[in-house]
Amino acid sequence: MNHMIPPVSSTGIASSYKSDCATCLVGRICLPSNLTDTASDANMVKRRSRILRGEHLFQVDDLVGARLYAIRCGSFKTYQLDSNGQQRVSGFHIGGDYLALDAIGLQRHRCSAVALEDSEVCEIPYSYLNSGKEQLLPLQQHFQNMLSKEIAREQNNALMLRSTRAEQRLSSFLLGLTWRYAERGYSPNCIRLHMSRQDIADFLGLTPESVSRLLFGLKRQNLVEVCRRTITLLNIDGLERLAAGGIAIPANQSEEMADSDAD
Amino acid sequence: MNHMIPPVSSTGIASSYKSDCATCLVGRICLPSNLTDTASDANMVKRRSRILRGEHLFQVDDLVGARLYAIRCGSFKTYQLDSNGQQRVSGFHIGGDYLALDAIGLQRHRCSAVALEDSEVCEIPYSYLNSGKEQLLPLQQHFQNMLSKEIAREQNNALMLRSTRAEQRLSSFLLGLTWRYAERGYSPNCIRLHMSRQDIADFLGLTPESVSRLLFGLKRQNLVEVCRRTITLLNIDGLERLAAGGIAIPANQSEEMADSDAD
DNA sequence: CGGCCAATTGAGGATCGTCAAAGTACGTGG
DNA sequence: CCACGTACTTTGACGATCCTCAATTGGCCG
Repeated sequence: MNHMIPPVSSTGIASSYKSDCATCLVGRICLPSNLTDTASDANMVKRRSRILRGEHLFQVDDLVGARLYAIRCGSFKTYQLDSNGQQRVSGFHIGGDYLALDAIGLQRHRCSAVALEDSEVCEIPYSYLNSGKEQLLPLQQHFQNMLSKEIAREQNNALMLRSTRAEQRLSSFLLGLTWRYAERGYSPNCIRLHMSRQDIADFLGLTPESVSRLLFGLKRQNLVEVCRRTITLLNIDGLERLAAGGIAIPANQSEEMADSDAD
Repeated sequence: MNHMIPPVSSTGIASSYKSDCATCLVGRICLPSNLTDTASDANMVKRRSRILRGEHLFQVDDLVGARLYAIRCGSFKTYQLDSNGQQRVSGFHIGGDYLALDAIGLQRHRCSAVALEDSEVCEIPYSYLNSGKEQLLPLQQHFQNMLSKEIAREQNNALMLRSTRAEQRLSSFLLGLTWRYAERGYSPNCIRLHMSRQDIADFLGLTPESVSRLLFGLKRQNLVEVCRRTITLLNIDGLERLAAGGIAIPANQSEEMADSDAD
């Protein structure tokens, strides 16, 4: 199913793993910034895989091999199905993100991961990371930091889901996604969504109809521009106020705006 | 503010750290099960602190020292305040849980932790864990598993919060808390809540009024018994069906129950 | 006993889900 | 190049759920 890219070492260039990571578009988010030549190692990335849009990288309950995945390019969604067959999306993941960090402890995948577009992942041998070699300490340290940051990210997700108003959740979602893309060098106010409205709804705990209406609501407030799956953030401050639970318009303008709510 | 318990080594018994952990009521959840004498080390637990009910263990934005906390007994809530001053509870933590695992990566606490009852925590020097000593490998491995499991737990939280119906969220909350207490040897169907209805509401993304009404609803369905802050689970299967998004009563009984809703 | 805080109960309204239908993009095949 | 089918998205009407505000009850402590 997956189209394996042969290990780079088969090309005969021993150091090409390193240079691969060095030239990687995600900008070394998945590696420590102070990585030295000795710390980097040909065994770090075992192989790369190409996953086509709609293909699964792993399925829920799959046994975790001694490998982790880092997304090189593209994007994934992770999801579970509840007892009614309803999809619950636990996250969207883009280049530089690790996948399956939640599965290390239990050795089984807790969700399924499917590519939202044609993507590439790097396989990282987890057991190798913990082999105890001293030169791997910085990598290991970085990896623990990634684990910790993943906890923080999940907590942010949970925080967002505790918003009572759906508008807050959607604003947080758009801001968070844009921010993560911006961190990787993309435009800080324009994103192309690779997931459907249904996926967004299943992530936010809403219905696709609500997502559609809420997006239109944000558009009507001149906070975003929506063109199919391309979203342009027009007023990031306003969105942040919305996400924080307030209203988008500063207080001194809110009255006149409330009166003239007709287009 | 905190009432420090002097390090056990001050008693002159060198090995008392180990025996402390061995006799700890939480049953070594925070330590690897295959812990050997050599792996255990007098430096593992730096000191213990007693935190009285209502006292803070740390505050949001506090710098993280090179220490982690493991709860020895008692319970905590972690929370943030949003821009409206509204409390958002990110989690409840009981004996055996680590605290501040989310703060390692960023070196700053992302939430405040306050004791819900008189409690004790063990301080674990994080830097020591990563000092690279070979005999610490199992501890380190265990610690990474704890990090991974914490991600999984947060994902479960987020999953619960994606339930559209508040009844599902409350059922999941009760089941999860009971399960965690049962894991530590408490009764599998009776819990004493140390948090207020407001705290529960702030954790579930609801209002205290809704929590109160929903608890009464569960009581009316004979799923739980509620006596102030003591909750007895009468029908765990039914609660699990509710939590999963179905109805509590099996299909063949639901009609007659629906008719006789007058008590 | 009185005051205080937590918890409950009630009434009313806003929000969001449900169901149904129409509109829109995209790929396929003629 | 255009017709067609499919899947996604939007729109509308209606109803259930849950929030808001307010009042009441109940427990705890001085």
